[in-house]
Amino acid sequence: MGPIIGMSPDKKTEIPGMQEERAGLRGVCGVGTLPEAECASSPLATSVDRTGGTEDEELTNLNWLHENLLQNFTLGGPEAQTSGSPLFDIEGDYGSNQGPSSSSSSSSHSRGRERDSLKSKPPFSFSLLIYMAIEQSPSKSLPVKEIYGWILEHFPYFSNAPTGWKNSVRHNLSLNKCFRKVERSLGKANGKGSLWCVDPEYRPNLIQALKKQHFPAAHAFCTPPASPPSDIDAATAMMLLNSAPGHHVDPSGNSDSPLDLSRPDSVLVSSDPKQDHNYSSAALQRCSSRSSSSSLSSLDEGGCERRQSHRAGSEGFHSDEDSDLWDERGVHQTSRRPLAVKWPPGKRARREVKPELDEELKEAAGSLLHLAGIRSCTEGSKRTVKSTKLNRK
DNA sequence: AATATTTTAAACAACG
DNA sequence: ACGTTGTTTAAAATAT
Repeated sequence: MGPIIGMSPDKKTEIPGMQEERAGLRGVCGVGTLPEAECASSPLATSVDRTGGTEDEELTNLNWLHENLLQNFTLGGPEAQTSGSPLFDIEGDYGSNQGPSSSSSSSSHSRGRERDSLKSKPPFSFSLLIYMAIEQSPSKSLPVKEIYGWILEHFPYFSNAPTGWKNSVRHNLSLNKCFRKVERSLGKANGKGSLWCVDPEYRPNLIQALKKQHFPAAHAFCTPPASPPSDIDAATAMMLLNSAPGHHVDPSGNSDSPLDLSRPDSVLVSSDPKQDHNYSSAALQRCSSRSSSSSLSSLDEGGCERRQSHRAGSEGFHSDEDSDLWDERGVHQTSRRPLAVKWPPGKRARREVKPELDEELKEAAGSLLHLAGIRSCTEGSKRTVKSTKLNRK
C-alpha cells in the first residue's frame, strides 16, 4: 500500500502507460463526441508539475473554471450539453474548440490560464465529475469508459495526469452510493461492464455539492430554470434539477434514455441506502460498518444491481439535513474541498424527496443561487489561495 | 489537534 | 493471456 510520498501529484510526472491510454480512450469517447481537437490538443501539460504550481496557478484554475464553465453554460447550445462540447473545457486550445474566451473580459489573461489549467486539477471532486459526466449524457447513464472520456474531454488535465485517476473514478463509482450500476443488458450487450447512473435520490445532494463549488458556472449547472439565459441553461438546469426522485422530466420529451431512472423497473433504487461509505475509521464505526453492508452486498433489493445495499456507503455526498440542502449556510459555508455535502451519519435512511419538497427546493435554490453565485466568487478565490497555500508545497 | 472527507495506490476477482 | 471493469482495503492529503 502505497506509501505515499507520492500521493501528491508531483509524483505523477511520468506515467508510463499514459499515452497509450489516452489513445485508447479517445476511441471511446463516443458519447460525447469528443472534439478530436481536444484530445489531441493537450500537449501542453506533459506533466503535472505541482512544484511549479503556485497560488497563481490555483487561482487561474478557478478562473478558467469560472470563465469556461460560465461561457459554456450560458453560451453553449443544446448540443454543447449532450454532445461533449467542452462544457468544462479547460483545454488550452480554446480557439479551436469553442472560440476563445471571447466574451470574457480577460481574454488575454485566459490564455495563459488555460495553460495553467492543464496543469491544475479541476476543483471538482471525482464524484462531481462523474456526476456531471453522467448527467450530461443523453441517457443519463454511462459506462466507465465514457465517463473517463467525458472527464478527459472536459478536463484535459487528466489526460496528462497519471492513470491513477481512472482508478479513482472507478473507486468512486463503486463506493459512492450516489452512483448506481445498471446492467447494460437488454439489447445492447456490447461493451464490457455496466452503465452507471446517478441515483435519483442523491441528485439533490450532488447538485448541492455542485452548488458548493462556488463557481457561478457550477451554479448554472444546478440552477433552476428560473431565468435561463439560454436554452442550454434551461436544458441543463432541467436536466439536473430533474434530480429529485420522480422528477425525471424531459422537457424536450425526448426520452432517449435507455433507462429511465424514474422508473423503478429500469433502475431500481434500493430502499435503504445505508450510510456513507467512509474510509475513516470513525465513519466506519458510526456506519455500523461497511462490512456488514458488504455482506449483504449480493442480495438485494433488487435493483440496480446487487451492490446497492452495500454501496450504501456514500462517500462523497453527505449532506446535513435535507432542509439544510438549501440552507444558506450551505451556500456560504465554503468548503475548500470540492464537495462535501454531509449526510447525517447514521440516519440517512434513504430519504424520500417529495414532489412538493422538490418544488420548494427548486425555488429556494433559485433565490439562493443568486446569493451563492456572488458569494462563491469571492469565496472561491479566497479558498484557492488558501488551498494553494497549503498546497502540497 | 482531532475528526471527517477525498484522493491515491494497489490487490484481486470477474469478465470479454 | 490480456486488458478492462468492479470491489475492497489502506493510507496520505486535505478540509472542517
